Amino acid sequence: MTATKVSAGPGETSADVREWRELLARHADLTCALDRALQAGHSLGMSEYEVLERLAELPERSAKVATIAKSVHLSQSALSRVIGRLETAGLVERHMCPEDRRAVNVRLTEEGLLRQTEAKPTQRQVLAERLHAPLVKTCEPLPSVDG
Amino acid sequence: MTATKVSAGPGETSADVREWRELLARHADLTCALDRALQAGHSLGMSEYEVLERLAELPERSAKVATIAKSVHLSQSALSRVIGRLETAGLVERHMCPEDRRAVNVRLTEEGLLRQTEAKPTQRQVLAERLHAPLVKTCEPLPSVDG
DNA sequence: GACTATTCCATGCACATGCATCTAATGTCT
DNA sequence: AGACATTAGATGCATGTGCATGGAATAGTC
Repeated sequence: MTATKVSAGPGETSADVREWRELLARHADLTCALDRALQAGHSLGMSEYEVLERLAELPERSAKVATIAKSVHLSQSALSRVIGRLETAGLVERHMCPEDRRAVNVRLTEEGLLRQTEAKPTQRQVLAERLHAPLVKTCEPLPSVDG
Repeated sequence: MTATKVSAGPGETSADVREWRELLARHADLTCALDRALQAGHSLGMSEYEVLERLAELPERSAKVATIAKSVHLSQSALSRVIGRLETAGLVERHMCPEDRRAVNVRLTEEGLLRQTEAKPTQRQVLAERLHAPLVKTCEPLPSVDG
């Protein structure tokens, strides 16, 4: 029944909380760095890159929106808009799905594949540099020095 | 020079990328669950709770905005607004700092402390349940089945 | 003391996201 | 076939966030 020690002593921080804060810090650091690097170097947001990458991994370079949604951490509406932006930028194309005319197939264009290929090393570099680097922001409690 | 193997073979996903996707998935899951639980049970967003918690950890229950900023992953402007919301809700008070009149001291009110104390078990519970639970969203590549 | 640079916080603005909702297409009954 | 439920995806709206900026107080320089 997953019996877990829930409370730590007063003043202490539980192991869960420490781990959670570390996760938050790592995520913030990487998200920020990745977004900046991708934006500066390739005019892509993190979400945009994420979608391009998933499509690029497929041999056919196309998938239904609902399928992409399963691997990306975005709401359905947000994903719809990301695809909209990518389409406007000419990186993907939307095509009606013949066998289910409600569904939409999203296909990577040549330019989209190119962009993703260009951006990939940038992403890998940031990951290699920061994924295991020591965290800057302290996960420890605040110092008691302010009034 | 941190010489790192940057590329994996074609079709493979590098260890860094796998780890990064897992981090993303874990973060999304926890963020979503925590936000819902805190909102539903205590009318608090995650950022709001985070600030309350940091203040509650201090014996004096007050700190300068700049100090809080060091431990919370928000831009300075976002933090300012979070504090604004908390103040409106009566959970913290803003006071001018006597020795540096640019700075603002944020102090937890009694009600603020109460709310944090009430919300804490909720947060711990979610962490205990999901921090190490198996991930639902697959981090694996998309299936090649769509047209 | 006057002047500039810096720091602290708040705010206007743009934008990405989630929720609720809408339309269209499909599936499921009888 | 007709009626209802379900699913796919787009969009209006509210909100939270970051960037750039502004105003005030402090620190540093001459």
